[in-house]
Amino acid sequence: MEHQPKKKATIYDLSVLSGSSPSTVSAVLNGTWRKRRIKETTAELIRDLADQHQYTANLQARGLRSSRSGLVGLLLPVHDNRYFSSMAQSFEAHVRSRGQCPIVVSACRDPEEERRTVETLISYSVDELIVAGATDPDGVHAVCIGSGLKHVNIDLPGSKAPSVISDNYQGARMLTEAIIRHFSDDLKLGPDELYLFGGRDDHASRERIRGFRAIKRELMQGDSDKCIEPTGYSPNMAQIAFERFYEREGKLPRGLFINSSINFEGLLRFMAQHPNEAFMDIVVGCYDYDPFGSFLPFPVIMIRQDIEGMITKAFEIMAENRPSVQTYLIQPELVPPRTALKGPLDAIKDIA
Amino acid sequence: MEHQPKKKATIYDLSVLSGSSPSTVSAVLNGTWRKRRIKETTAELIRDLADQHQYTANLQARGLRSSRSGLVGLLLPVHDNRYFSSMAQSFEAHVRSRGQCPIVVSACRDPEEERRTVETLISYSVDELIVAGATDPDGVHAVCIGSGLKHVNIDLPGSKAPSVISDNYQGARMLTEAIIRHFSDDLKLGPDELYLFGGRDDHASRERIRGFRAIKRELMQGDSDKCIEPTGYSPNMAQIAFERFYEREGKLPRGLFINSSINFEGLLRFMAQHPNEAFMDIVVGCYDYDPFGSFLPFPVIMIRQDIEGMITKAFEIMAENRPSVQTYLIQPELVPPRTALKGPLDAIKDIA
DNA sequence: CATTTTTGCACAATCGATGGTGCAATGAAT
DNA sequence: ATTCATTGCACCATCGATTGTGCAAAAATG
Repeated sequence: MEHQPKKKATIYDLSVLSGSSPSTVSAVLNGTWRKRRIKETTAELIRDLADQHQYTANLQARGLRSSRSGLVGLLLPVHDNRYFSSMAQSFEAHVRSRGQCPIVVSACRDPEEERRTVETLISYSVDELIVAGATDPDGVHAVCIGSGLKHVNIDLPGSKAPSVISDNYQGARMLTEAIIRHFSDDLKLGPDELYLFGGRDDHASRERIRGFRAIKRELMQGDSDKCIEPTGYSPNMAQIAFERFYEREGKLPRGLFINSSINFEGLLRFMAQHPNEAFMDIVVGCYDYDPFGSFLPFPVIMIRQDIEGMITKAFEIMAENRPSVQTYLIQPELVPPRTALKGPLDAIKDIA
Repeated sequence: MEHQPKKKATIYDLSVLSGSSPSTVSAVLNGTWRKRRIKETTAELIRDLADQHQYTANLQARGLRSSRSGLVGLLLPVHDNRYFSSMAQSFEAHVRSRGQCPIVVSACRDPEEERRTVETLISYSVDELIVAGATDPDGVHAVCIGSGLKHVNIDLPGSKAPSVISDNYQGARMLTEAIIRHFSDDLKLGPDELYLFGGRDDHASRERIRGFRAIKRELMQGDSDKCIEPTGYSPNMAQIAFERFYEREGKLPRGLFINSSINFEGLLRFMAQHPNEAFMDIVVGCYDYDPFGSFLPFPVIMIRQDIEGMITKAFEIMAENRPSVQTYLIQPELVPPRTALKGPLDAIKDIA
């Protein structure tokens, strides 16, 4: 399988071949040659040799010397849901358009793993980092400043670095209101028929809960802690919560605010265990959009966070030289049931 | 925001602090110190200093010297669907468990981008590479051997490197048969009511089409090219295909074999444009599993490829020193409608 | 023609870690 | 006491690129 594991050409090889010094070769190939007053013809010669020999710079060496790498990192909690995978997709497009190399890693919502992973990225002299949905953004921050790595939080805010997040309060208000209004007057939802499931004790969950409760108070004069069931971000815990509720009450609440599409998968698991009748009259509001989720057999209203907007803003902030530590809110969007939105994949040309 | 951008400690710093030589420090910190007969007490001293000063090795320097990086790459076509995001998730778990650092990048199904991206990875001395669903696996291969990078194709096979793929033929047979059998005898599906949509001219599509046709011939004595509509891997093209069909025939075929969940999103877009009646009697078989897709208002049978199995096999192959260039088939699994399978996220502990 | 300026490039240090080699000090064996 | 083996470590070249500096040759200036 390995044919010619011939070593890659280096500037030294080209230096010999061209008869000029390594530094000249280097300058020519990295674009600084005009500044160094290299003759056009010399440059041309070297460039020719370079692509004759398929020269590509050793980026580790370059990075070592210049302590920059051309890498831009995105730290995700997990890959496997449409919210974060869309984020990865948008992120890649952004980074590539700036001529850098995107690298995406996940840290499984584990604070320890988050820090370790960032340490590793730093060891590769990653130039910039977007920290998405970190469980411990400030812990990550501490690691970052230790080495002066520019970074911005996204999705979940930290208190020490600039953050770009959805307006979760507003989003939750919109979503909750939409759920309530989705019921016609004769089937009007009662305050204790509207529950929030999922999430945990993070900023996003808290804000969403706050929004949920605010609207509930405003529109239905009812609100109580028992209508809130945090389950963490796992399908399994959410499923258990639904099962418990069902056992207790003999049915699901008619109005369901689900705090993330991951938790929504818990509802799927519940559904798999129960006949359709168990949830034919429910209306679900889900924070985070999933195209397939939007077309389930009952009305599913979703919130789509403006991922593009957040990423764009994050890069703007990183471009500033002394970004202020503040949290920028990006407005999310309400998605009515049965809606197939375009996503980052649509930007990709497909050669059929 | 930047507090103490104090330089990171190096082995030289520790060398001064400890009074031993850089090489000793290096040996102690990278584990080769026993081999070098460093005294236990010296080692201890250095280790203490190291974590007092939060030393972490500069991996670019290490990589430069040793021409290995500890990085393992996964090249994806796209991030944004559950098949590939699950793959990323499994991949990360695998690589981490081996103490290396996973990095995931996508190349948008663009052969040129694929090669460029791999070039970049190589410049960082990535140790191993999994090439998933590449449009031009052999092109990538050419780049890889140029530098002796171990790599394995996954999902789509190449002719020059070992490949691990789903048994798409069998999978398509199972899926097609399941679609047909899902109709009761009185509503039996006719040969021209069963269509395949999506995919393009790649190995997976061809095999699936072959399986589809084989079963169609076997079970319904019918088969024709007009029942195959390749649309490329884009939601948009698929939608157009569905619309066209609908305009032409006044309805969708009752039996739909959809070649990828990405194409399935095209059906969602179609659905958004049409009342539910337009597809209340259809049965969809989709190659690739999406948990939400499984619960749509009509029966959706799915194929789940054994991602874990493929990744595991791929790493096994890469561990061999002279892997033979062959294609390994991994059996996929048929998923009945309304099924919520566990996925890689379930492996993640969630602190509620 | 002498001097200054500009052009074109080579030299060498450097980034941080690795690993082969060599050598002094210690302990064991004769 | 001498010889030999072992222990414990320092030295130094090296990986491939970047970059500040210096200097000869060519061109411009007077």
